[in-house]
Amino acid sequence: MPELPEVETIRRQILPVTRQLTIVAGQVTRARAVRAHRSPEEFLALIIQRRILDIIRRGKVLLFLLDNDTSLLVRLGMSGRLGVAEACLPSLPHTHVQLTLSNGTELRFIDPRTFGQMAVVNGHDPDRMAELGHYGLEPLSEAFTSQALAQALAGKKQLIQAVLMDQTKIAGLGKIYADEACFLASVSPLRTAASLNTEDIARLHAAIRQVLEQSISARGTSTLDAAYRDANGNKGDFQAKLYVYQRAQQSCRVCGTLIEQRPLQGRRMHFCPRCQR
DNA sequence: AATGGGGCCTGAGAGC
DNA sequence: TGCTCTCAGGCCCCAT
Repeated sequence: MPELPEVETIRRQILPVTRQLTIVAGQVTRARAVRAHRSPEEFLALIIQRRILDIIRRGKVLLFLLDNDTSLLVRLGMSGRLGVAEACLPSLPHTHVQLTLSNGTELRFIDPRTFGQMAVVNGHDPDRMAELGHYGLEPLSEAFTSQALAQALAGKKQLIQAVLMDQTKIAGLGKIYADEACFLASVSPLRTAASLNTEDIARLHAAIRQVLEQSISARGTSTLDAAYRDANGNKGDFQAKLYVYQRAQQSCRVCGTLIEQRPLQGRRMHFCPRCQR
């Protein structure tokens, strides 16, 4: 599942091969991929002849900044992929959007489960966009301090993992990194956000930064299902370094205790009952 | 206001 | 072998 590290990996790979290029043509072969718009034609009309100035990321969302103060917003959802390929190369199954760039290559959006989408939005500043303005702390920014995290968690009666995955509190964490951050911080996911003390939060803050940065270095995590691939079609390497996510009934890499899983909002959380308190 | 749950989707893997 | 069922989960919407 593309979470912050996977999206950031794709951003870094796509940026150098699209920057300053103009979208000269486009094709939408599945209207759902651009469902925020009335029609694929409307979507395409908004981006054709627009030049890509830069690509930024907010949480799990990519924004291609266009030269008329609009942005092409890309959510990868669960199974979305982006790639840039020579136009002569065949497209992969589930390629829903293909945008021809001024150097003859194509930016391709592939998404089997169709939870992802592309949309054109106004402006370049995510904090001032209707679509992203409600997003919470950006974990790799300077604004993400231990104090800011404490404020985001204060008084919340939900389990800590649920709050960590709430994009309006912290933007970019999903199941994988919420599980892993709690492990690294030695915090049990059975606790409520409000129950964490200042030291717990300080460890959690450091853990979130650490796991995200290490995963970006490994070009993200490719899990068994919905297999994430980077923009070059390669798997990430971070799955080999996971401590708890999808490791139920396997031995904790630190203490050997069996990793447990429990339901959380229709999903599952994974944790070491001994290392995490 | 905050919280919980359902629905959208498809492919992989399990089970028969 | 081939079918059916279950599970995975980001995000949006609705009900409480």
